[in-house]
Amino acid sequence: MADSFWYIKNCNLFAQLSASDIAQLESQSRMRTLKKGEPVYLPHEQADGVILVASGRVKICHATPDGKQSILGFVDTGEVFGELSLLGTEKRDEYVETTEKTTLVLLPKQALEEVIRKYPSIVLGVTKLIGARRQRVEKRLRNLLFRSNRERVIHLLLELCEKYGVNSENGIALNIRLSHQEMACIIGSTRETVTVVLGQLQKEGLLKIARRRVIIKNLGQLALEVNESAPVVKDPVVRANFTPRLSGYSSP
Amino acid sequence: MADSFWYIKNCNLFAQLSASDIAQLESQSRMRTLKKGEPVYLPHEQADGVILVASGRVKICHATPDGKQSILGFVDTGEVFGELSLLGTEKRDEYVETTEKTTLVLLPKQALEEVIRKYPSIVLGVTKLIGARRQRVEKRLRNLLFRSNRERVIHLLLELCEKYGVNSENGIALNIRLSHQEMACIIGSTRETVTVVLGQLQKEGLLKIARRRVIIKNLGQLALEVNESAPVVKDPVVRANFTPRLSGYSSP
DNA sequence: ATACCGTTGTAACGTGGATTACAGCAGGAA
DNA sequence: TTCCTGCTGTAATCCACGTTACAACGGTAT
Repeated sequence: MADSFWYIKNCNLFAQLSASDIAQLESQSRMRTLKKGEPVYLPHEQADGVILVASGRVKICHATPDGKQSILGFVDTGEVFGELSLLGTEKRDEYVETTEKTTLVLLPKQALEEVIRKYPSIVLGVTKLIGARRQRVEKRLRNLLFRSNRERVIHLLLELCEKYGVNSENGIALNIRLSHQEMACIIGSTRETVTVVLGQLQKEGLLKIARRRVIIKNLGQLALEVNESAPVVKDPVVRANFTPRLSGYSSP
Repeated sequence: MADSFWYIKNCNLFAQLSASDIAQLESQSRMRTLKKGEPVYLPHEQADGVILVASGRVKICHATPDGKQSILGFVDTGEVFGELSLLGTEKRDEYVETTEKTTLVLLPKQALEEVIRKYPSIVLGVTKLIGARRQRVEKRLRNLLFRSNRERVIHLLLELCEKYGVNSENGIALNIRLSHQEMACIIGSTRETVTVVLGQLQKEGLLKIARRRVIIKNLGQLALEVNESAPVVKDPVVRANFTPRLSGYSSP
């Protein structure tokens, strides 16, 4: 039943742990599976630990007093969130909810501190994680200040490309489904405006949307328009059980 | 000549170092004094080390391609910046300039790594610093998305209050001089709009501006308007060399 | 199939705030 | 002192975008 053992093992933050130490950590963790759209925790609810997304995806949100939701980011399978709780007790004012069926593993702060005592270099991993996310937020801030809505949408697309872009025959497919409303929540705009801008970009042949899936046709042009360099995009990974039948060998 | 010794000693990140270790670090550091408004480094210039503000103040900036400047934050006497360089080589795309006559101590990455090997707990301090700044940026982001210019200005004032506010007889004095242009650069607005909003707030009796100095008269009202809790403000500190003459003793 | 609900597309309208333009002011330099 | 330069205040104009309203579509549940 200890599925969470494997989930922890696959999180690269804990790659260096011995099997028995993982088991030890696992024994103190709790696992939960939530359906799409369920809250993980609410604002002011103190989750004193780090949460690992074993499968699925969650979004980190914040609601303004007048009811507008903003989305600070997504956390995908294999990633963790709530890592700032390791730094001491800070009231968090965001909430988290699943964007699809999701399994979570809650790693209590105290159990992690034990692990860190044994593997101090984990602190460095955590620091890098926090630093990387800080850079992301700073970049987001810069890309929103002074920018028109069209520019904001383009910046968002470029950002999504980095994390979710996959080369395909028609262009770059974004491996995440977002409603216009959600995009608006990320860039601080409205649903209608996002619809219009995406329509324009589509008409200009820069991208194509099919069944809530964005395909970017001309990444260079998009990047050029906001004076960014085009992000590097992953190539599609041939899954092990999908290896070509005719040849036993494939180029690496 | 080793003034930087004292500057390093006074930076609480290094409080735990022995005198000889400080001296060792100091011997590998370089000190520079810049006039007001001088650049510390430019975008894409790789400063591979952490910089300590020994005296004065710098601002972390970013310029959009169309020439608009945004200000990401200030770093004051006794604080450091560039700490993300410890996490590996990332191209930085911001630049830093002094806002007044400022003395800096450059602590090379390699020298710091030496110190960290000896005092591993410094990593925790660095992590906390990075985490705290990440939280600040996230808060900034939330306070700008979906907010009107009036709200943005108010959020800015509250934020400044936390760091620079000092109780005085007339209200809370902000211990930093900012031009309207600079405020606009922080909240992503224009100089004219900031002027108008500050004028309104002043007319409403919420604050007063005298010689580029902001005095907040009604912090509670301001905080209420944006649904924030009022920040805690420092009381004025009686400087050591200003202790009363009549008594040789002063309370700690 | 049918009903339903969340999502998308579009268009008219009003407005907050950027833009542009100037005039008065204060502080530093000569 | 006088000049000069950077900051502040104000007002007119214009437009991007939020708001409001509604229609059509598509996926999911019954």
